[in-house]
Parts: sequence; C-alpha cells; structure tokens
Amino acid sequence: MKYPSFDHFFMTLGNRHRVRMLQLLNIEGPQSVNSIAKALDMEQSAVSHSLKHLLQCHFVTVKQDGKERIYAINQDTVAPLFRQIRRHIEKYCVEGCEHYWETEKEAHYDYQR
Amino acid sequence: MKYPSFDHFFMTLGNRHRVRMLQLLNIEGPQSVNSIAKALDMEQSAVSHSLKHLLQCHFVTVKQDGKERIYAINQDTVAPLFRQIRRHIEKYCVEGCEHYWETEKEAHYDYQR
DNA sequence: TTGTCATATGAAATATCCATCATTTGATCA
DNA sequence: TGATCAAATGATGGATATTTCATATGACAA
Repeated sequence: MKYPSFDHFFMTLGNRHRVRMLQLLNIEGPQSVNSIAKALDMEQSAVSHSLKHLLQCHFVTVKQDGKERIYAINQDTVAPLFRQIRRHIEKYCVEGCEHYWETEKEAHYDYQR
Repeated sequence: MKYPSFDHFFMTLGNRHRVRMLQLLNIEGPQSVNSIAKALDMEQSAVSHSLKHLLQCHFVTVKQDGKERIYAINQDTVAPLFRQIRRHIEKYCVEGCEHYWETEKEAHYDYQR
C-alpha cells in the first residue's frame, strides 16, 4: 500500500511564479500560455514549464482551443488552500514579520485582495 | 503598503523533512529537538535548521524547559492546510498519479492516517 | 503539402536549497 | 566559576530546481 506525499504538492505551490500564475488565472479567468506570459512578464517556455508542474498536481486544467491551449485554475481546491494560508498569515504573521512582505508592484496578483 | 507572499509559506511546507516533523508533532505531541531528531533519524543540526523555518512561518511554537526547548505544532492552521491538501490529493490525484506516491515506510508520519 | 502561430520539450547554465561538520551560545547544577 | 548537556549558528560542498535558448511538435489555414 502506498500513500501520497504532501510535500510535493506544497513544493509546487512554493514558487513565486507559479503562485502568481494561479492568482492571475483566478482573477482574470482562463487564458492561453502567451497571455499568461505577457501578463506576468515571463518567457513563454518558463510559463510552459511551470504550467506542467501545476498540471501534474492538478492545480490547473487545460483545454485545446484552436492553436491555443487555455489553462484554468482548479478553483475547487486551490482557492481554499490560498484562503487558509491567507488566514494563517493574517493571524500570525502580520506583526514582526516584515521580511516576509513584498511590495505592491510585485504582489499585483495577490489573491482576493 | 505591503502584502504577504504566499509562496514563502508554501515553500516551507514543500519539504519532506519539515512535513514529517509537523506530522510527528501532531501525532506524538510537543517535544524537544533531540527527541525529534531521534524519532525521524535526523541530525540534531538538521532538525534545528528546519525548525527555524517552521518557526519563522509560525507553523510551530517553542517554549524553554530547562536545557531543552519544546516545540509544538500550530494545530490551528497547519491541520486545516494538511486536511485541504489531503482532500485535493484524494479527489484529483489518486488514479494515474502513481509516481507521486511513496512507500509505507517513508510515509510513516503521514498526517491523520 | 507548406507556412505560420502557439506551445512543449531538452539540455546546458545558473541559481537556490539542503546536509553536514565544526563551533558557539545558553541553561543548569555542582 | 567550570563542567555538562541541549540547541543554535555559520560555512561550505553537493544536490536540486529554475531559467534560458534552441529546437521540435501540433493545429490550422491557404
């Protein structure tokens, strides 16, 4: 018998680009690879590589649309995770944790602001 | 104005040792650094380094007890996160995701089994 | 077909993280 | 104080992940 390992899924979320991509997909809705790359000022191949990780963990889904592939967030489970982390941060890490914080510009796609 | 970055917190959870430590603390209760090291067959300094990360994210708390420091899990927020990830895995990643799974021995401290 | 656009893939360079060792700090007690 | 045990810290080599570039694949339309 085998069991899943949590750390792999958390590790996939433990990356600034991937989190920003999820936040983008959540706020702006499903979109293509190029669209994501443009919005987040990333290389196409970097976006593609990152999406592969997110896809493997089922944090996003894809569907083909002509030449494009439209990626969508798996809101069902990603949203609760983000909500939980946000709750944790607000409860425990607001004061005395300045070094964890980022500027407004960098945080443009922070979730549910 | 500044905003927190989620990825840092997820990254801290995205590590096998740290997840196992949290699972241990959850199942067996608060304990010292040496005790954790012995239980998980880790070096004292490795445990200490890992605990520092968990502490910075407030996933654990400490209290001094004589020469020892007793670490405890922050159940209030870690438990829901783990529950959520487990739910996600069970719902989306049980079939066709064999490569994500670990053996029973490695998973000894998987959460709430 | 052939050309074009969108995306994926592979491999090499780079950056980042982690394990380990030696050392230091800190608490306790004789 | 000095001895002892517990834990933290710092530095560094090695492992792992990410970025980047070049190229391949795949869909579509002419």
